[in-house]
Amino acid sequence: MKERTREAAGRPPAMADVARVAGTSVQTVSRALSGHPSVREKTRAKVLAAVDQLGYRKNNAARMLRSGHSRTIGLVTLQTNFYSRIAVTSGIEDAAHEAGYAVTAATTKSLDTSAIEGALARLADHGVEGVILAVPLIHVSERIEDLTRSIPTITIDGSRTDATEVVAVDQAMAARLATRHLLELGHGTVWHIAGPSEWLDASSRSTGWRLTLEEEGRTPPPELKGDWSPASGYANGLVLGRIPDVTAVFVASDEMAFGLIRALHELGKRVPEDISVVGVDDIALAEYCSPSLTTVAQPFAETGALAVAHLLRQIADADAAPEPASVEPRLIVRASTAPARASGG
Amino acid sequence: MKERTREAAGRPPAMADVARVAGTSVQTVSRALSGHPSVREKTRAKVLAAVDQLGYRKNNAARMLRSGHSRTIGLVTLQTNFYSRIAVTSGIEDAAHEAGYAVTAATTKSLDTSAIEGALARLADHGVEGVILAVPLIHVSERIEDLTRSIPTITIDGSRTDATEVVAVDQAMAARLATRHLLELGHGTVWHIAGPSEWLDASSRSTGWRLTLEEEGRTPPPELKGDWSPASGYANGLVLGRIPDVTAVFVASDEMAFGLIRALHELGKRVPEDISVVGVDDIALAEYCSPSLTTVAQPFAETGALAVAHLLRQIADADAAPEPASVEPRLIVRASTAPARASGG
DNA sequence: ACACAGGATGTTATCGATGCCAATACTCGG
DNA sequence: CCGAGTATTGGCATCGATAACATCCTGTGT
Repeated sequence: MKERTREAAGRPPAMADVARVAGTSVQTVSRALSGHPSVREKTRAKVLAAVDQLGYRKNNAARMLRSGHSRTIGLVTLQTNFYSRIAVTSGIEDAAHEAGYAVTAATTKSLDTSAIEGALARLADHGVEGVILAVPLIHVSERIEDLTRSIPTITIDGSRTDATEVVAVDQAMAARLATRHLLELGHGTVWHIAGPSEWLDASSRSTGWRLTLEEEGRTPPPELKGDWSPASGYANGLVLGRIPDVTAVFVASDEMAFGLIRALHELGKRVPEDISVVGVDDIALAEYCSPSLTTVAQPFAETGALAVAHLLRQIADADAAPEPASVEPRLIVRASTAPARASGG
Repeated sequence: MKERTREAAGRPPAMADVARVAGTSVQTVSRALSGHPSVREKTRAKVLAAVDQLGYRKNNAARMLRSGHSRTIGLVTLQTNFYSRIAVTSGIEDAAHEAGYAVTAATTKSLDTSAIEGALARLADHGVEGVILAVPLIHVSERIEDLTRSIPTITIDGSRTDATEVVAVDQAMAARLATRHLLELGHGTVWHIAGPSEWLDASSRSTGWRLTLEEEGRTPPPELKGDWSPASGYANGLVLGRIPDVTAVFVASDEMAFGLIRALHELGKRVPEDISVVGVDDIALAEYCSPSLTTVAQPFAETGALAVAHLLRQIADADAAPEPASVEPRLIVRASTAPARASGG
């Protein structure tokens, strides 16, 4: 029925085959294909013709074995469907591809040290030249230190080891933008539903929120905590909605924000008339669910691209000093925030 | 400041180093590590001890060069943030990892034949043993045929080439569940906002919808078309909301459904009182946006796992006959659908 | 005690590309 | 027209693991 006939010869052509057809040595073929300067134009043409004729493609395994360069980077992510974690990967793959690198993914189900060690080890086994860690490192084990020391590593929104460079969105700024926006609308204070404290971005937002309030001379109310899921936003909303003087909430993610809004709704509170809500991420639905959500957009694609750029720089020059980099978030005002009503008015 | 000291020796230990420490030959080490039966327990222990002591890890490039097995599979996806495309990858990575395989991702920005060829070629270059194509193949070029013939390939929700096995969610069934649900609620007919017709799952849903209506003796109304994005759902909603007798809409994705609902809202139509809406996917927010969305849940994780299982079977036995497989979707009734009001009542 | 089956281990060649060094072909100045 | 000097090119060893084949042990039956 179906025949998996590989090549006529039984196996794909090797460089030697190309050399034979082109009438040169393998060495010349190698040089011609890797753009070495001292190959005569005419020779290069002959080689390319042979390559074309045979449908030759370089064997990456052989190249890698010999040269140590796999042209592959690894990506460690937590296996969730939370929007933000997914959005960066797209930017990463894009930038990597642009630079001629492939991306091998290793997802972990938990944030256990051992799970992350496992993911790193798997990537190392597959010969990646560098790794992008898009998970928060709760606890940096010795083994992780070892692995990140032996392979160039970039952490996104994470804590750093002494061998790890960090690329991050300025989450404190995100929190500041959101909190200030609400204060400027005249709200007396701003409540906060944070993400899990193991996540550095969650705790940065939390700190940013707290500091902004303090700068403005307000006492931060107690912080609530979610797990990024809409359900956890909802659960927190059932609590928050019962506290009389809550008029403004900054939520650490859009998905939680919509969960919150639904809970408030069920408790008879209107958004934004009674309570204003700001999220973070600017997911695709932020504009289209009701009410459309005021949120802080994160430049996910740029973050990914920046991480790749830094990683490649570090792969190219292992001694390059780590330079923390960050990108700026942006407030997008929509319909979930409104001026505070004059109290008692 | 930071020293990228690799190993003390200057380079990672090789199998020969292990053999030296264990006092055996490399071959025995190889056998011990790949679970070959005829290795004495005592010898295996010595080898494992040496491995442990040296922190040895197999060099995948070398193994691959010699044996042709990279223990890596490739995944081609379209670079979008549309929920469904993302959700399967998580199932794929999980199942692959379970089986000891790594996943290398190649995203394409467009569905051009050449873009897909490029993605496949990149994966082939990196020595993947098989490929999962999670993009619709609009036009199967000769080159794609070649590539899929030389590498085991599974297509998810896509059209098949003569060398490609297909794993799919039964999209016709999804459409049937949604449409029938609406008809059972007493709606005279059901409108449909479809996804891009290049996507096989979109057109399967469209056909399923049309057939169900015809089976029930209704004439299908004209079909509207979106591009999976919330914005396109919104745009279609602005049209649909102006047609007087529309009371039920089946939308090909949740994100478009929420766009539709927002447009209807703005036109003064209430969901579900005036118009019932059913989506597809069951995204995390489906339950938490207002109104919570009646939708057809797709078993994304299983789909991914199934694709991997089939692919590995095919890798193991290249002559195994392709067996199309499909998994069943499930209707989840929430608050966006309601019984039709007695017309004129 | 001897030969033999079969398990356990060692040897050698090999996968395909590339770094290093040697060898050849070509250029130009004198 | 020749030699120095450079532009091209080729030969060989090599990366690390494994397949195939060879060898060396055990234990066992008669």
